[in-house]
Amino acid sequence: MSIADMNPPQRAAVRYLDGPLLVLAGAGSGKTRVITQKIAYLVREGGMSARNIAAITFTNKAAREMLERVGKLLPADASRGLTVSTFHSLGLQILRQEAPRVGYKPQFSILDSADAAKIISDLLATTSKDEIRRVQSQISRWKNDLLAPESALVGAGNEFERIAARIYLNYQDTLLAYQAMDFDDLIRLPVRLFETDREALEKWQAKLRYLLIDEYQDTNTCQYLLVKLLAGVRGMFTAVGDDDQSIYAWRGANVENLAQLPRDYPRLHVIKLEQNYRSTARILRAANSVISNNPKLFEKQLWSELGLGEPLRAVQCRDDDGEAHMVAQRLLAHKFEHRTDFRDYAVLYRGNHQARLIEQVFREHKIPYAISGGQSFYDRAEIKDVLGYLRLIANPDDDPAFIRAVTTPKRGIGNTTLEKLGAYAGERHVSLFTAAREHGLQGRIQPAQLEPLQQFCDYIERMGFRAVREPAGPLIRELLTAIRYEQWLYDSEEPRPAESKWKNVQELCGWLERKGEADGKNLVELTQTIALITLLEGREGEEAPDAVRLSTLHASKGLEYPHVYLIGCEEGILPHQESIDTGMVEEERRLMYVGITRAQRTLTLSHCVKRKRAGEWVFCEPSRFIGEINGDDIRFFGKPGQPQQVTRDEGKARLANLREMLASKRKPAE
DNA sequence: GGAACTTTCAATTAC
DNA sequence: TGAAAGTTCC
Repeated sequence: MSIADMNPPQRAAVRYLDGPLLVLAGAGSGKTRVITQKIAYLVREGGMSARNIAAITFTNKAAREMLERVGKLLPADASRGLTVSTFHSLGLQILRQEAPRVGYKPQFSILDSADAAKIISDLLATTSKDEIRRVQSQISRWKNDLLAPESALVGAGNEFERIAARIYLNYQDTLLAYQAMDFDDLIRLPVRLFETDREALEKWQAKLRYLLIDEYQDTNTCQYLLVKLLAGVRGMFTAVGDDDQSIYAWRGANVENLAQLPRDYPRLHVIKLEQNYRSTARILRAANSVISNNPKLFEKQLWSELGLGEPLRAVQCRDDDGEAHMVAQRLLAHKFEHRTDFRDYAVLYRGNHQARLIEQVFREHKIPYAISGGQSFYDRAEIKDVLGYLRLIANPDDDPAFIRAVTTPKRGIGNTTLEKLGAYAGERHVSLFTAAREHGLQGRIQPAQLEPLQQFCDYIERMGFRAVREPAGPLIRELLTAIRYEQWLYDSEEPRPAESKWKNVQELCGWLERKGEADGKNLVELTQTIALITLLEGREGEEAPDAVRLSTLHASKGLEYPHVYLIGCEEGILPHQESIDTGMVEEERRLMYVGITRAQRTLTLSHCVKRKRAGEWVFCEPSRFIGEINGDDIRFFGKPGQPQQVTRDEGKARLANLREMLASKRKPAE
């Protein structure tokens, strides 16, 4: 695929270098192609060095895919130094060099949302998950609007905001004491730096001379400002977006940023991409008819030349278990009939928990699957254990990491000792690690606890010294041996979970080792990077295994699959109850739109009559979005009078039947 | 101090 | 239904 093979607007978007450019790109209209081609064009025709170009995406997955595609267009030496990353990784890249200018040391830690929630819950002195979440998202909103704690306190309009603002103040102090940043800081701090430090701004403007921003409709105020600051008055950038696919308002994303762009850059050139290369006309029509229920920001009409295609299917299932079996059964039948690969299928859903039943049923029937999105890998205790050590080695002031590492594996230091240490550290205004090394501690902690504590600190300190000098891989393996982690796993667990946990740890080690070698990064840098990654990627260039993709709707954005099952199309799930209650149905509709437009050839929507929720049966209504699809383009299964409703037992029986047929390679008797 | 037991409560979405 | 927090016991 070269520029000559592109359609006229795509080509125009690639070649336009006269100033700021906005590309309004409908779903499947080849926007990734435009970005990758444009990078190659900038280098080949624009006389620009790859190290002066930055492409910004929203997920690591998208970044990786983009880098791979650029690699096919440009020789390795021409693409060297190219920045392709998420906003957060770009912020990290900037802060690694500029940390001292914003009050941090270069080895700062990055806290994930769970760590941040823990700090907030300690400050709030509450256990209510809901309360913690509300405060956490309020703080995040303030940060994204670049509001300092003091200003938040002054501007607080009600009791909740006053409480949240006070927590915000303490929270920031705590982060600074830990020398830790949260995700929002990774973008907020560079913006604050660039707003106040002319020299730093000019340095980075000189480095990043051309910016390409993907999924522009999902930028929040802070990200918008970062782009604006880096682009400067020259405004050399290409922003690509689709207002109909804006699904991150809850994270502060502001579709208005799309509308704001022409105001900020009067010279802005706008190009629309309206030809869809992905889906059949029926799928596209369904998507258009759903989204037409939303008000429009920009007028555009998507069309496709890929033929009418099959009607969509809406399947009613007896319950969530039946739904999982229905998907498995239909998928296997379809695969058998059409001789497709497992990788041609995706199951999409609103919430991560919905994947659980699908996983269970797929495992039962030996359907290979791969889950993308979600944070399950990092939620695992064994991964957090190891990362705790790595974070502490990189940054001894990281108290949460200290607590995790010093108590795992158990070394005779428990809550009582930690409380004493914490009290002492509080009096002295130092981190737990520093406190543990001070002589003043001797009278307050028993020698039996003091001794292992100091041994632990000595060890961490020695490793910290080596972490910036030696390759990461061998160092981590040495660490695991030293703390006898494998043995500890087997001592405290049944053999089976212990084995799988150790396997996960090995996987993490392997990833760190490969990444360290490939990018020449030391342990400190790797530890910072890993906080931003949701799933371990396989080896570079290695082919992905043939598996059905399981993904949330959010994580599926930008991806496409020949055959898609969109499960849980019910009121309360899609649209989500919270969104219905808070008048955010339009965003849910866009989410539905994103889901529909992932499909290339067939799309199956399912909903249940009832489902189990926290152990209780709940009755469900089909989603209003199913009703918004043209009747001509959709077939219903399992509605009263039609015999297609799949129950658990029927589903199981059909599956058994199918497996038999597959095994014996007979043709299905339907 | 730490393992083993009992009770409680909760499930948007993600860098 | 299942994980996380609280409680008891050695």
